[in-house]
Amino acid sequence: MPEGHTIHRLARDVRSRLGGQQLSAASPQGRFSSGAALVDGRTLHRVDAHGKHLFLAVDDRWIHIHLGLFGRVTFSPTPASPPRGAVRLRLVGDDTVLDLRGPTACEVISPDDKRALHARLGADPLRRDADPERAYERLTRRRLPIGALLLDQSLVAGIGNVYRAELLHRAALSPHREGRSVSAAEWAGLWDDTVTQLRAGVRSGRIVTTAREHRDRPSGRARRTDAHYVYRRSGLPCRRCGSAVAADEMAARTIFWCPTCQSV
DNA sequence: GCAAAATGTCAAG
DNA sequence: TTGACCTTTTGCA
Repeated sequence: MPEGHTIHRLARDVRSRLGGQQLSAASPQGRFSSGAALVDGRTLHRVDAHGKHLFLAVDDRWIHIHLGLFGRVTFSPTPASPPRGAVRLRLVGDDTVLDLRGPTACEVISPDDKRALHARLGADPLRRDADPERAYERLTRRRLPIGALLLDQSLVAGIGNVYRAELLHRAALSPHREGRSVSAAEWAGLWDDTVTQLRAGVRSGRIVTTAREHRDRPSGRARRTDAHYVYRRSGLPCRRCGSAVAADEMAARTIFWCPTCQSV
């Protein structure tokens, strides 16, 4: 389930479970054997996240991980049991085993490589050093629709297909609005809500964007199907107004929106 | 047993 | 713009 909130939550978990420990590293599946050999026996002294990228500092190098669409990390207690499935990387610390499966990227990089990666990533709503004004300046120079721009990781780092649809709905902005027509006030509202929503996502480990009164159950605890206003609800009622949710391709992904709540 | 889908990105044309 | 790639899970024979 990897959007930015997943990665920051993962960073927190890796830090608390394996931080400061000497690791043994291996690639049971074999595709990261040389990288694992480089970090085997070294100490994990820092963990960093930017957008959907995770960085683990082992002495003078970094392990760079990007989960992509399918990647997953699981933790289990020591002693390590035989790996199940295609485990790209296994890290074993004092009492925790980390297994990484299916990432788009898992590589050992230098500090310079890491700087270069940060340089091509945009404002991360979950980082203190985020610069939303700079993101806005760049946004307003573009003719592309806001729905496409929100997925551009060099503008805002960490938003994925679920948050894109839900944040635009919460802001009452049509995904088709051109970036350059978005006002400073609209952007400020969208950014603030993005920070709020992603932080909630880190806390809960889930993407729940609906307000309590829009969820089906009065308990307020969202079921899987209650969690979104429009995402993956094509043809179903918008959870705020009841109009049929529309869907289209935008930036090579399916965008969902409510034509009533989100007028152009 | 096999196809399809899933919260993503990049390189080739 | 399209296709390739990463892996697991689900649903339908």
